[in-house]
Amino acid sequence: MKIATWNVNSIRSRLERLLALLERHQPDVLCLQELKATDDVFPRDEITQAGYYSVVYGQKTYNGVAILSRSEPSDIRCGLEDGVDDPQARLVSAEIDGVRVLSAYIPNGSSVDSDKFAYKLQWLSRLRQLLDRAYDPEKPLAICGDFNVAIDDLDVAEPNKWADSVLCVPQVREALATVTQWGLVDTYRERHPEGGLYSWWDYRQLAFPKNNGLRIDHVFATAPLAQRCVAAEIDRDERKGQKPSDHAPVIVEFAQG
DNA sequence: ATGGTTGCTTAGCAA
Repeated sequence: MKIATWNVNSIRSRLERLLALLERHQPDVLCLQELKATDDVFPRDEITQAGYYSVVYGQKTYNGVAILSRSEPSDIRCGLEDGVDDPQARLVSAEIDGVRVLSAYIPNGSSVDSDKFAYKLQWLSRLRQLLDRAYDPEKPLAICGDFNVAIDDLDVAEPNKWADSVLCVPQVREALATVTQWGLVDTYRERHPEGGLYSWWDYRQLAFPKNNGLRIDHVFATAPLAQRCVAAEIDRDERKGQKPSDHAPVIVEFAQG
């Protein structure tokens, strides 16, 4: 079972690349973030023709998440399900082939002294509470997406430049650690302990050609699923060429359970 | 120290 995640930065501007990616990698599941589109303009027909079901939790202009899958998804859930009045579409999940799959777009946080940063920390805390409340770390579960957190300095090309940023400050690393301590394995890191490979490069300042990147897109799995992990890669080439997303996809393969 | 880029929406925000 191949599970991939990709922040597309607008599903409509990335449709051609998305269809090519499905063809190239043939994932069983693809989690998407930053659709920047409502459900009614989501390109469902093209994706159906490519052989995938679509679970969509869209939003106008900002955010929006989805899960594409070859098998039919069931028990679809949207949001953090905690009764908080939160209009931001940042989490969707479904049961697929016996695995609970979550597609997550963690808030960026803007700057450390902003309200948005407080929301980011709160969001991660609410995510941990959702896991405690609704799921079991002893069962197969994958939470995939743009976490907007570089787990440690191995995930940062230029750690000194990024140390005080919302992607790296100790507060966000600790907030993410609180989530993973629920019982999640960083599947990519398990297979690439040396680090030095990234999933996001800013559009500005020639960040990609200079490889000034960070690994902020992750596939976390509970132990029973992580034990089955046989490969994990970042498709860095997807960041090349005309009109790329600023993120590259992460693709993780699991042996049959 | 600022500005650099992209996308949505159409001047300004978010990333």
